[in-house]
Amino acid sequence: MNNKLLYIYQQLFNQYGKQEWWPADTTEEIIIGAILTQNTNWMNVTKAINNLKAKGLCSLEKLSAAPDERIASLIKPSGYYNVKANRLKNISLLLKGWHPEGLPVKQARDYLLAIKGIGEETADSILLYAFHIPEFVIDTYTIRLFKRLALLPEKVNYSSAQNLFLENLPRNPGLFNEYHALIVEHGKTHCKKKPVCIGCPVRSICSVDQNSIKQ
DNA sequence: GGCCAGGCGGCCC
DNA sequence: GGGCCGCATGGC
Repeated sequence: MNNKLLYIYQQLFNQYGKQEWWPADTTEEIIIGAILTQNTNWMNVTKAINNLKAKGLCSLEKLSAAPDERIASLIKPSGYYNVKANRLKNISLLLKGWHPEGLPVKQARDYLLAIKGIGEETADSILLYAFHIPEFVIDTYTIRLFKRLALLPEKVNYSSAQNLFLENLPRNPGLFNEYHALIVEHGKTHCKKKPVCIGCPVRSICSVDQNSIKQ
């Protein structure tokens, strides 16, 4: 199994190359982006972040002091802007100056999960990409790909999916960072909702019935 | 025009 | 603990 997960990683890496995630300038921008990208296309998130930057509001300190309506108007392109403005405000108050390095990982993760607006994926994204703590990030792309590879069952929750990776890979933040980023790239280009199997780097080990796919 | 996007909390049972 | 719903924009 260990070899299989590493084989898949190697195939994705060979195809897509180094991803250099997270696409952001600062640690706080990563945290802000992690909220804005919830169920949202990254292109729209970029627009929202650029709006915040243009007004000098792309920091937890500034966001924590800004009115919700002002934040909402700037992040509109990212969708769910009222919900996200409220989440950003709340999170900026609780996370400005927060540093989990040195804390037990579970304690750091539980602290994040107790914050309204931070679920499991967002918590793990923040731990991994903002603070280089090796928590494997599970998202819709990950579930979709590994179900198709028959490495996850039809019914699967976040923690059981995460266990597949935690139990079969060395707990290495650099590997976790790159692996998740490669899964996202693969999900955008080949393993879409409607799969594009021509040119897929893991086609030979996939359970998707190639004959049923119109190319 | 419809589908989809790097989820989450609040319900309900 | 799982299933459903509302939240919303912009690209293709």
